[in-house]
Amino acid sequence: MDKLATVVGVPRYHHGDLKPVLLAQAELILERTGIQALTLRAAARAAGVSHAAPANHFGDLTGLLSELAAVGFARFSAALAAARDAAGHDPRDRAKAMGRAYVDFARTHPGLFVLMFRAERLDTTRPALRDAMDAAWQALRGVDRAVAADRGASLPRTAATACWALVHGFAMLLLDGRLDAIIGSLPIGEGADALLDAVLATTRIGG
Amino acid sequence: MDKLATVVGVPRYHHGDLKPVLLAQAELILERTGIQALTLRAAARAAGVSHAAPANHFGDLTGLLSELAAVGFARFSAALAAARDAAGHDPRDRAKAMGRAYVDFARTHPGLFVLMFRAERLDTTRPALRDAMDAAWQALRGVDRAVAADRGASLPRTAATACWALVHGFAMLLLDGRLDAIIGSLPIGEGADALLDAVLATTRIGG
DNA sequence: TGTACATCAGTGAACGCGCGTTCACTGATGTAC
DNA sequence: TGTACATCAGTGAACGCGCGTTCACTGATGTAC
Repeated sequence: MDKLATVVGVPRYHHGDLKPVLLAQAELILERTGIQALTLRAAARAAGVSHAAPANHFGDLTGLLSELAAVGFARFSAALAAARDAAGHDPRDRAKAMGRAYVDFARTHPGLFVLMFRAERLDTTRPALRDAMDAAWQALRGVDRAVAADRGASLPRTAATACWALVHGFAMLLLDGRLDAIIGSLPIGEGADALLDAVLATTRIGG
Repeated sequence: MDKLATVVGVPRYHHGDLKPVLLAQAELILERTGIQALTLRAAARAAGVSHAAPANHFGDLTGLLSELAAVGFARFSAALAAARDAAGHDPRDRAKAMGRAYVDFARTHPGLFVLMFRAERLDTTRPALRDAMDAAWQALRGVDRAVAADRGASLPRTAATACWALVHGFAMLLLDGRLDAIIGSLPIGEGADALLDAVLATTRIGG
């Protein structure tokens, strides 16, 4: 009954599934209009619900942003893990695949990526966000191990930090349009992917 | 007379030097409270002037932010050039010195750095900002040449992009507190500087 | 199976806030003659 | 050197806006008996 009503779209006093709907609409606003347009009222409007309703699920705007960032980190971890697992067993291949997945996530979810990494209005004491971030660091540490295995490095932490900084910086510069001129100067048909591959190929870390 | 009045602090109807004062106060607000607190009215308040006065000099908030970013880029270029010139003639030393200066600028001017690199509300068609950014790219291209000279690389553009991404990502992760755990695990007395040096030392680009 | 009742989730009006922007104004400056 | 006048820079009141938050309320749900 309830499910039917929801599916058919009959308006009901109790939405029944509002929290995920609010998160989905918030993500749409974030990606389409930017974080400055993401307010409690805007999310409520998009979900077709009164402006005071979100407070029941998120408390305040920081709560909504934090939960949304948690969703982002969960997807981010999954993307990194999937790329790693699909890359076979060579540590170098795995690290490169994760680097590509890292940048690819930033390109396909720019709003979410910036929300996740600019901690400004996030409450990292929220369990959902804390857990999701822990999982993401766990996934990233896969690079750490990969690099260490590859190099037998005495400084795996340092090498992994270098890898992280490299792909993170590339993603940020790309999102901010700072690499447009360079990408524009590449041979026709080559884009950000080609530049990233070239950057990864030209870079040797740990040796 | 006018100068005296200004120095002594006698309030005058015509401020006479309001634009730089507004920029300086805006920077203070940016670094102390964050970009979301930087409004035309807040800058006017800090400068002790009516809230409508800034419009005479900047038009709107985008204008103020763009002029402030221009100031930031000018200082940024100067810092990079100074580091390069102080580093002697070895291309590797020069590149490393510029990398350190890049991160150092981000650490000492975090608000400005983020304003400069997150284009969000900047109007890059403003001559002041456009010129300042051009000068900064010019300074950064010094790395390009340094790497090319060092490696005789066929892909200087790619190698320079890798350098840029590395230091930019390091700076961003540092500002966002993402490296705190790693820095905390370093030997006592070593901080972000040591980690950056290790990262730069462990990284070979172009080879 | 029914009934009473506590709890939960959403409503809609209201409040105060700081913002950008506009406006008529006014004091100061600089320039033409 | 003086005077008239245009222009510039800052004032302060006012406007509308969207925001977060609060509040009494109400409809729906679930649980105890």
